[in-house]
Amino acid sequence: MITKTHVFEDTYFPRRLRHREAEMDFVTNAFEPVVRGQQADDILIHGPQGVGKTIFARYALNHLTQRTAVQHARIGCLGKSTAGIVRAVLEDLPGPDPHSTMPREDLCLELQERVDEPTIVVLDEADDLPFTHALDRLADVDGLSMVVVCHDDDGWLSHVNDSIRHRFVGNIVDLGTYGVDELADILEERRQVGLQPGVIDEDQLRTLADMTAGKARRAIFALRAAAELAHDRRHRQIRSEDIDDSLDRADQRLREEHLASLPFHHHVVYELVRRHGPLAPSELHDIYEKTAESLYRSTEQTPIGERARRNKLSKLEAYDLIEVLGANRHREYRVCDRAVASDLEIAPSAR
DNA sequence: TCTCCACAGGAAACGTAGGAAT
DNA sequence: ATTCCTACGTTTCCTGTGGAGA
Repeated sequence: MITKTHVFEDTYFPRRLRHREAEMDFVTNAFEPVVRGQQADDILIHGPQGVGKTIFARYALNHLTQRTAVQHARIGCLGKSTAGIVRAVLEDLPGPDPHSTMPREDLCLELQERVDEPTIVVLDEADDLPFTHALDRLADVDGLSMVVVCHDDDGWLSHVNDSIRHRFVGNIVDLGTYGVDELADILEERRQVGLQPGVIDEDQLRTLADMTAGKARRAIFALRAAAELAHDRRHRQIRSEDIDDSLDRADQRLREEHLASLPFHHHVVYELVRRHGPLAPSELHDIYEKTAESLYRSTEQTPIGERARRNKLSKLEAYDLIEVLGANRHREYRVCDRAVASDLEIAPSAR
């Protein structure tokens, strides 16, 4: 039923970016100075999860590089320190990569030397960027323009200093959720490229678009899931029950991808919450300490302390893998989907 | 109203891995 | 081979918040 799996993956780059024409025109204008050999305006792109911010930024950059040769870098900022971000930019620009222990100051000087023409740096997943010094360091580089991609523009701007905020005033692109018709249109394109003809009709695509509340990524994952379910159930076409069940499978796949991208300690904490939750913080720490020895036996890692575990929990919550119920002393951690399990080997933990 | 307690999260100190310099 | 230096993850210490109970 599915003829091209990659069409439904995050890495797929569609030939046309639909229903973002006004936003793309705005960004094209902001990039216009580069065509004349000048520094482009900085841009802040924001919108909820799964509305296509990353692909929009990629598309905008691609559109520009087709018109004119421009030095550019595109980096994911999630979890990176100031030095890590500056290093990633250097690695993406032409020239030799910096060595892994190059001091932060040297990295910044190297970047200032390397940027000798208008350069655009896309900073994806930049929500935590204001908590590093990377923005100031990048702003110090003449000719370097920043394209920041984040979820919440107000929150982001409230955490940066005045001079950085000033650079983005009037250059904010709001990527909202799609309307049902718009999203159905996007799904139709994926259907044409990735599915056998005739397995899903227009009304069903609209239903999927409606179910996923305008979130393109979720809708595309759901379309794939519906096709997989229909195939598993030996249906010749996608039926309404396949559509009904597609969202759970799509969400499960999204969460599995998030979990797989995290390191070992996160998996341990997640698995404890999954196996024993809902858990109060003190219960979680209790189980962790009682079972740490067996949990870590098969690895070279060593158990971590409470404070570090809290950081792992925050990350798991940000990745929509666990949720926090209640507040203060009534807090409880619970996994969002019990069916999403770590694929790392983590020993069973007796309570 | 006051004190105690549970909890989150910021800041600085610390330990370690790994590359560069000698 | 050894020493030095740096980044990065973790630990330690601390503050702020808010509910429970006297």
